[in-house]
Amino acid sequence: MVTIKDVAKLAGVSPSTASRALHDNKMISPATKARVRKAMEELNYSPNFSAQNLVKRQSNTVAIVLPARESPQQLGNNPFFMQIIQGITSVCSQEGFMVSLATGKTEDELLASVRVLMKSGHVDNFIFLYAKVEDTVYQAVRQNDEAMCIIVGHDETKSHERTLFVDTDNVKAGSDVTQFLLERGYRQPLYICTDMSEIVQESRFKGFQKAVDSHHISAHYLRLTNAPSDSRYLEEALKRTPTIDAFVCCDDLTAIYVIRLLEQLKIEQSLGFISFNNSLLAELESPALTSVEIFPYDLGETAAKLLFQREASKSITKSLWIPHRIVERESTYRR
Amino acid sequence: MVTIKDVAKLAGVSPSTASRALHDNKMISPATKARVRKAMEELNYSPNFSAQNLVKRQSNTVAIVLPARESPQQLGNNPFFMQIIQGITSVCSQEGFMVSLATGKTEDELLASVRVLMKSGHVDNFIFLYAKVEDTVYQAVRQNDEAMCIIVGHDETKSHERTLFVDTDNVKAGSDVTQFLLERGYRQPLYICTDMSEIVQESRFKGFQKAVDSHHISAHYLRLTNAPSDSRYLEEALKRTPTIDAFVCCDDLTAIYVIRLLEQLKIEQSLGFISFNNSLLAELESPALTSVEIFPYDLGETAAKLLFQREASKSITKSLWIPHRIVERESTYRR
DNA sequence: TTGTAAGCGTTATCAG
DNA sequence: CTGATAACGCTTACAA
Repeated sequence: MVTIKDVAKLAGVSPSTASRALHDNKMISPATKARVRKAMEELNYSPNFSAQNLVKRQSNTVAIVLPARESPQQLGNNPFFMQIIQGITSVCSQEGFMVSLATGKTEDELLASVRVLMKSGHVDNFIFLYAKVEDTVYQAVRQNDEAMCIIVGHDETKSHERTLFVDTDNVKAGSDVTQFLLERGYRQPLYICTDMSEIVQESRFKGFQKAVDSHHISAHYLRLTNAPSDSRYLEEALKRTPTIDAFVCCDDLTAIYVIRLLEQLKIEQSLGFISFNNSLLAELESPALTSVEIFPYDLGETAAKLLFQREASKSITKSLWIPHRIVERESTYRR
Repeated sequence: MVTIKDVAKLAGVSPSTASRALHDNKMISPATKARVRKAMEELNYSPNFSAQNLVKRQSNTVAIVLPARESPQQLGNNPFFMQIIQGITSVCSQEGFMVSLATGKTEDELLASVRVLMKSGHVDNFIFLYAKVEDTVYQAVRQNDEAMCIIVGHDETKSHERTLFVDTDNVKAGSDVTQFLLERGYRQPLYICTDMSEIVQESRFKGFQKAVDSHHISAHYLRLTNAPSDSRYLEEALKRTPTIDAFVCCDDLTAIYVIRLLEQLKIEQSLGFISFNNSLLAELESPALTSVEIFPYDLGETAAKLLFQREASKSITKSLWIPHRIVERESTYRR
């Protein structure tokens, strides 16, 4: 192991000078700096992470908090998480930060995992990959007033000086897709959700309402619970409002589910489908689904950048929206 | 921040004794140990990770190396990775290890990311989530003879004292699914792959061959490249061997692709499908696909355990197989 | 069984 | 601009 002392010796300076060269300190002559830098090259030196962290009393580590495996969020969106993580990792490794992970089967396990990180690791940067009201994990982290939290998602109830949000503008997305359908000639869309208590689904519905309102169309929604009765509810909804000719589904998975239900019900008429997340599922379904790309990689990158940017400029951006884009496919080719 | 000195003071002992109590050192009386432990509780003490790592000259960190985003592996199997990662994280956090991540768009970027970890972080445990021959990243890690490498996958060319493998027994899986088809009454299966240079696909084909051989049936395979010509090749293959009544596809994604091609070709006869990975895709396709569950979470857990177990028992397991299971669905309900 | 003291690699303070 | 020195929190000979 080559230390800063070795570098100093080779360059003929003291360790403190070597350290200054390492950190581009202004109080150092260009000449010696160059000399030290060359020595570092030659010895292939790199500073010891633990030693730095010890003396600076910080961890240079950010923990990514994944939703508990048991939570409903986990289900469809897996690839999604992977991409967010990659976005985060990419900017963190540029900044010389380590990325750590916290997971758990239950919320309790997750909490334990986070506690370990907070204690022994002095991790004081957290990026939550979910937003949940009354989240004990978030509350535990927030006990530490120093900790910086970025939440990928949105939640009005979590206001704190050192908590920021990055998210898709789901209200706008909901409005955009509805607008899109109406422009394509569809007349009466129906919003399909699985759980309105999820902020994402609720926001998308709000957007749906807004768009539909502005066209003086009434806003209907149907909640599907993955129970056998779903089929009947869907049938009834279609009977009740026979003008329904398109669906706005809260995510790709749900859209596919509706398509299967319609197959079961032998409803053959061509209805429009639009959904969210633009996962592989959407592309592969037949008919391929028009879906909203939400750029999870960007979401991750931006979340991580927020962590560092905070130092640079004191801009107090509490919430950042990542733009989305509708990817048009067969399911909205009006026949 | 509460340090070991605070604990020592409260317990009325020296820091070294406190340290001994922390580590269950045998050279300490039960009485004092208890006293120290109580002090730790009271102060809610937890050791400083950086300080420990500094003095012990190790990192207590394992890095998960994801495949480069550009590589073909990334494509279908996303959810899969997430689950492996969760398995790894779960055992690592139990062991007090930190989990770090290395990613990159290209292999070069990934290499850079890994280099950073190796240098400043002294990470000396790596879990690769892919196996690739002539992998510059693996080679870079192997420069360090101390580093422990676990590879989730299989690769004969990477023999090293401190490199171990965890994988599904893909040859057996290939054989099992083929056997399964034949038992269901299918007569002539065709193996579909996308790239035989991928070890996974090749192994599965080997198993396919084995099973088919033992029934005195000839082994055919077809390679699809996601090009427009695929459709023609498939048609020709079916013409050439009109007895083909089932497909063994190298993964769920490929199976779905074949189904779409057949739809295009207007081939309506009911053919059998079996594929691998049992991703959400398999469950949602219509007809739902019979697929091989490979238990990615277990794969991850086992990979991580191998890292620690090595200390405990000196068993020189170079390769570990995680059992798989066929999940039967509509696509193999012989009509 | 316990305490003392040195040192892990780095940085910050202060004196030159 | 540069160098000595003292920390950071912890472990581990070595002494008692």
